[in-house]
Amino acid sequence: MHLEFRHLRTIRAIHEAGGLARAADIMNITQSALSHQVKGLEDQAGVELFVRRTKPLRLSAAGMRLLRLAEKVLPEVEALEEDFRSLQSGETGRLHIAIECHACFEWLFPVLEQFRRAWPDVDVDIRPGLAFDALPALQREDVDLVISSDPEDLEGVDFSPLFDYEPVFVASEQHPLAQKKFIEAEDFRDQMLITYPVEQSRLDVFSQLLLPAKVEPRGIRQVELTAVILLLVASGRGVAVLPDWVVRDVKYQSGCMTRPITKAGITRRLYAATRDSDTTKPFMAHLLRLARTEPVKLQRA
Amino acid sequence: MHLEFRHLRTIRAIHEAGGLARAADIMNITQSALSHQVKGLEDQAGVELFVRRTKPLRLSAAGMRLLRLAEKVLPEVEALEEDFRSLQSGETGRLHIAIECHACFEWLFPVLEQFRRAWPDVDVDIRPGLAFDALPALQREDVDLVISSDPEDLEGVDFSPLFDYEPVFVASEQHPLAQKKFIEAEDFRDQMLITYPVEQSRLDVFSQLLLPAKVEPRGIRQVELTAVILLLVASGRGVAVLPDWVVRDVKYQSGCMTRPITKAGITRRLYAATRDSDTTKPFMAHLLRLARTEPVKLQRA
DNA sequence: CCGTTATGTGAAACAAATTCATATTCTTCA
DNA sequence: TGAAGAATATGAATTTGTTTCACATAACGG
Repeated sequence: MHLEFRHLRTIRAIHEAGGLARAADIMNITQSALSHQVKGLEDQAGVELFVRRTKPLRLSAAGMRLLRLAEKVLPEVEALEEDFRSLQSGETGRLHIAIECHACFEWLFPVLEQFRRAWPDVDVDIRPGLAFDALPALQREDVDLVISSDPEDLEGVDFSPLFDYEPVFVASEQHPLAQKKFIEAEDFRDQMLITYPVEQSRLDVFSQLLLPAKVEPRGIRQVELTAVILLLVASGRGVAVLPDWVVRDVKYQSGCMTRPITKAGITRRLYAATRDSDTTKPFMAHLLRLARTEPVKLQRA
Repeated sequence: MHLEFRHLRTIRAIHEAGGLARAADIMNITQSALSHQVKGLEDQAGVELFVRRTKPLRLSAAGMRLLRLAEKVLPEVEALEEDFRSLQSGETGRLHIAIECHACFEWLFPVLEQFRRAWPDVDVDIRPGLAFDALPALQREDVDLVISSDPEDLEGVDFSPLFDYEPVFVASEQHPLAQKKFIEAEDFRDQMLITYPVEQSRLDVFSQLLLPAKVEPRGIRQVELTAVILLLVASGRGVAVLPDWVVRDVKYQSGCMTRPITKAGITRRLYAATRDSDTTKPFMAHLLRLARTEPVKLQRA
């Protein structure tokens, strides 16, 4: 029966205005157009929408039914249009994040907490299960932000540097390697290494140290949570390599000691990858700024 | 931004079909039309609805928002269309009733009870406050059925005869007039007459007897409920004239006696007034049939 | 009963959606 | 990597539908 929004607006206007002529005025079209419209709709629907016996045209029972639909549906549409408007102006949006590095939760949560206060209408979420191929997911718009320390030159993707960190060796205070001033690849040969459960290429120990040196540790144990890793390390069940920001946090340090990796230490840089169409959006720019500055503050605290 | 139902259907189809080409097939239009449509909508709304990076076109965040609107709104519209269809075929409709005669409730309720079982989707109601000018209300479509005993020749209104009844005189068994075989106008001169609270022209006693004979009773007392009238009559506080179907009902008769009015008795006919456009609707025809036959059965019971 | 006000109607003007034909882009498979 | 094929995009023509214009018709108040 080819109902259109136009018809809903018309019904509502006629009802509110109490007559064709006035409704036409409100809608900025001629009274004739409305007459044609109503007639067309009545023909198609096969029901009388108005009582024509009376002069100031009133809604019939069927007309009332239609009016009820109009009053339910039109506000929904107006809400959507409002949403789209604010989406255009960048007050609103989606911020689904994929993290390649588990330890990032430590600084990301406080950052997001602060972000949410500033942009309550942005849909923030952390998507699990995208540790690998996070960048394709970014291109596919499955996520909107990827935290990574391996920038690539990808079409349509910007990598914004966030901050530098140092992967450090962590072991129990009683551990023999506590004697050394710094740790080298060879030192891992006899160790049980505790890591996050992701592929080796995503782990700084491997990509920066063990793989180039072709050293394999005695064993590898994969553990999900940072706190658990530190617990195991403190009780001498293994050693780990974690970003400095994790181990600097006092509450985890009891029973552990840290050493630089190689004499000079390793410095790594964290990046935020975003689609270039998003990078300049106000809320995204704000998040990037927070992610650059807040973690540094946290470390000092 | 000129959103139309077409667009909602399109979004839904594309989502379901998982691509333009297939969606176009479902909707029986060309793929080109859909492409134009989507583009037009995106231009107007100023947001990207689809992720074009990937080949089998997927909905973007904004597209999902629109899809959610579509999935909320379209079923509502389809429900309305279904309503209108059944309204056309006459399975559904409105039956708002105005009664000119108070006593009619006695037989009308049982009739409506039966009717509702047969036509559960018809919106049945009895509109109060229309005792007078019920017929204009019928023409104005404020009500759909008027019960009346005074047919008029009105444009667009049908009067269907229902059944005959006899207004009878009711008084206490101890009342002096109980001596008479029948009651005449003059007999009312010394009586307190109890009536329903409506204008005299709508009361059979007046229209059929007292007004023509120019007799006024000693006093008039207006009472709303039939049961109360009979109570007052039985206790000798006055006399009344009621349709035979009311007083034949055994449970009210204790302490009352009835006499015909005039030697021959008066016979009146009840009519159902309906708009001619409604008269032939299945549910209306059914109600009229019930109203013709059921009250007669009730009296015999 | 007549002027006023409100609604209905047909033809023309206008606007918009769809189609047709074809181009472009992406994917797949050799 | 290059070619075939699939999916989407685009421009111009066509068709469809909506609106306007001008006028007819109907109801209402005095």
